[in-house]
Order: sequence, then C-alpha cells, then structure tokens
Amino acid sequence: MSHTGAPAEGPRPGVRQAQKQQTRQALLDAGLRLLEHQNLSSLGLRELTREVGVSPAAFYRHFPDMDGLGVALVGEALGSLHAMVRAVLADGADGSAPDALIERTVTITATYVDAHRPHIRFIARERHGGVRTVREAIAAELDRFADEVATGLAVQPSSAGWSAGDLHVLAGLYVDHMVSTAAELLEAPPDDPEVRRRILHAARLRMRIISVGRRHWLDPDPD
Amino acid sequence: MSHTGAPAEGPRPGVRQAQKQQTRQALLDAGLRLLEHQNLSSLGLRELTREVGVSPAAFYRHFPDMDGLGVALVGEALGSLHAMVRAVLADGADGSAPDALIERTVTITATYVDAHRPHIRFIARERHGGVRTVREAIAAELDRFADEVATGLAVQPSSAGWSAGDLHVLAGLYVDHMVSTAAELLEAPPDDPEVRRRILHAARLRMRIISVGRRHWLDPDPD
DNA sequence: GAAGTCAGTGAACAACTGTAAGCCGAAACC
DNA sequence: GGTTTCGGCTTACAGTTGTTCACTGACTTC
Repeated sequence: MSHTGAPAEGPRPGVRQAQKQQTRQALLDAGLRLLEHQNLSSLGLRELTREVGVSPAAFYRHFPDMDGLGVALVGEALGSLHAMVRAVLADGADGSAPDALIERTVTITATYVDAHRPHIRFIARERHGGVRTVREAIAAELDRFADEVATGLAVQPSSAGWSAGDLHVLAGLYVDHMVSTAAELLEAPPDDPEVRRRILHAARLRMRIISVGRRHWLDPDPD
Repeated sequence: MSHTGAPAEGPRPGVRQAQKQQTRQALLDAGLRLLEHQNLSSLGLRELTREVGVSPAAFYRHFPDMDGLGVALVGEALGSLHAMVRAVLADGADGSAPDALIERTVTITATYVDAHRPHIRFIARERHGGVRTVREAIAAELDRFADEVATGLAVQPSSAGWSAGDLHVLAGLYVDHMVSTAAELLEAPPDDPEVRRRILHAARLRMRIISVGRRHWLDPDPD
C-alpha cells in the first residue's frame, strides 16, 4: 500500500484531528469502563471526564451530550460484528450440514462476547434502557443483522416456500436468540466453565429446535 | 361489622399498618410512574418522595434503599402473572389444537402488556439494568415461569421423548420469546393498530416455528 | 387514662451535578 | 512570518443529590 491505510476520514488537517480522535477515543473507552457497573443515564459527565483526566468542558468538544456518546458506543460495539455475521452466513450458503452452521454460530457468539465483554454488556443494558436515541440506534443495528441473516437464509435450500416477510421474522428470531445467549453469558461468571457449558448447550439446543421447525414448516399437519 | 374481610396479613396493629401500607403503595405507584421514562438507578430518592408528597426521610421507613423498592416492584409486576400462566397451560393440557394454545398465549400477552404497561416496561428495562439485586429478582421470577411452562409442557403428548432438562430449555425459549414480544409491544405506539398487528403476527409465527420444531424433534434426519 | 410505639417531619450536612463564559497555546493556514 | 482556528483549561454558577438527626403527634397497648 502506497499510503499507509488511513482509516477512512479526511486526513486533511493532520495532527490536530489525530489528537482530537485520541481523546475522543479515551472518552469512549473510559465510558465503557464506567458503564460496566451502571447504565448510561446514571453516568455523570464529570465522572467520565474525571476518569479520562480532562476537564468537564472538554467533553462538549466531542459529544453534544451523554446520549451522543451512547450512540457512538453502539456503533463501536456492533459495527465490527456485521463482517463476522456475513462470513458465517457465507460459509452456510454451500451445502454444509445445518448442525455445523449452528456450531459455528454459537462458537463465534461466545468468543465475541469474551473479546468484547464491556461492549456487549452495554448493548444488553441499553437495549431497553432509559435513553431513547440509544435504544433506537441498537434496534436499527439489530434490524440490519436480521436483514443480513434473512438474505443469508434465503439462498439456502430449506427456504423453499418461505415468503420474504416470514423469512425476516425467522431471521429476527435467530438474532434475538443470539442476543439472549450473549446476555446469559454476561451474567455468568467468566471463569466458571461449567455454567458456560450449560448456557452454550442450551443455546445449541434452542437453535436446533428452531432449525427443525424451519425444515418441517411446510409439512402436512399431523393431526 | 365484626371484622370486615381483612385481606390476609396479620391485622394485629390495625389502622396503623394500613396507613403505612398505603403510603408504601403510594411510593411504589409513584416510582412506577417516574420509571416510565428513566431507569431505576437514575431515579432519585428525593424525586420520588417529592412526587408522593412526603418528606425524603419517610422513604426509609419502607425501604432500605432504591434497590429495595426495585425488587418490590418486580414482585408486583410479575406476581399476578403466575396464575395466568398456569391457567393457560391448564387449558392446553387437554387435547386442544396447538394453534389455539398459541393464539391464547399471544392474546393474553398482549392484554397483559396493555393492562400493566408501566410494570412490563420496568421489567424490560431492569432485566439487564444496572442494579444487580433487581436483575437477580427478575431472573428468578422468569425462571419460575420457565418451570411452570415446563411442567405444563410435560403433560402434553408431543413431549414424548423429551428429557426434563431439554424440556426446561424449550420452556425457557417460550418464556424468552414472550418477553421479547412484550418488549416490542412496549416500543410500539399503543394507538397504532397496524404495528401492533404486525408484532402479534410475528409473535404467532415464531411460536409456531418453535412448536413445529418441537413436534418433529425426534424425526429421522432428512439429509 | 397513662405509657409506649413509630410513621412522618423539617433542618442541616457535605457532597455532587450539568453547563456556560472567557482564556491559553499549539497546530493549521496563507 | 503573521494570523486564524480550536481543543482543552479554569472558574463559577445554581442547582441537585443521599443520609442523618432530634422532633411531633396520632395510634396502640396495658
């Protein structure tokens, strides 16, 4: 690469913006750290800037209010996941066994939660939390996931006879289920492999139930 | 009147306790009202007592802290639901059609959410919220629901071949799904019948998928 | 009827909070 | 080179918060 991978944004000003982004990132990191044991609406502006080591007024140079920081955190938490989801679904497109796909999905979920514990905790907290704009941001992001899963499911052979709308509902069910599993993993102590195993077992089981339901969706009613 | 139907509790002191319970209830009601637009950990003690019209110190006569009021609200919100759940499951025990049971479940969920909107909103908010004791109280209550659903499912004919553990997981899936549906109903404007219809349609669809999966759980693998 | 209990009061405490105004100094521009 | 931009700082304001204290007065008990 001729020019070292500048992320994306306009590198026009130069050092100035870099330093700004740096303290902005510091605010996000500290926010995430503090949000591990409380929720967004009870996180104080001063508490945050104190943790970072900047003056309270400095905050306003980066975010209009706490809610702004919240939606930024949503993007940070869920943004990098889209690529993963698409990758898993791409693997499932060719005729691999359904159970293998389930296994991969559960594994990826578990590793992602482990790697981004505070982020996921934040999402779980604020998904139905008190801050409307953050709620909406999370809902929009999860809806994007459902879209991606739906298009991933559409190409599979077992989707014959499914309407686009019903497929979207099914995709939402999968997404919702993985979010629940992630939340359960958060609640469990990270160093207790026994509870972990139980949670993941239950997750696999539930996904298999749903998948079986999908495959036999059009079967004649056995009454 | 010799003794007008005293509810249940020890009527030993008499009027004193009644008045106490009255302001206690006022605290709970006001709390629920204020919690409609914020979450528990950001609800101030003074804010609450101001709403009720009592002095801040009076609060401590009824609850040790805000968390205490939170767990009391959990009981109030979910306590009356157990009877309903058992009733629905009892109807499903005799051989009524599965779709009828699904229909009844969805209907009951919708009406309960409508009738106890603030309570349910509180549960959704605090289920993964910042207050540990409240989280645990909600989890325990939901687990009781899963138990009840599991024993309800066990007597149905389609549960042949299911282990008790797997049945509990299935029950948890049902419970989780209804909680999600309830949360979706909360987010939708209460006066928009169109979105409501869409949410309930999706809820029925998802429940049907799960039920089909359950019925065909032991089918030979059609690979 | 006297003695005791106890829900609720009002005042005071030592924090804490969000937000605004004006200034500084280093990076950016021409 | 000088000038402009602007991220961050300090200071200050006017509130808010949870918690404790001694107290009052209606209800309860004997």
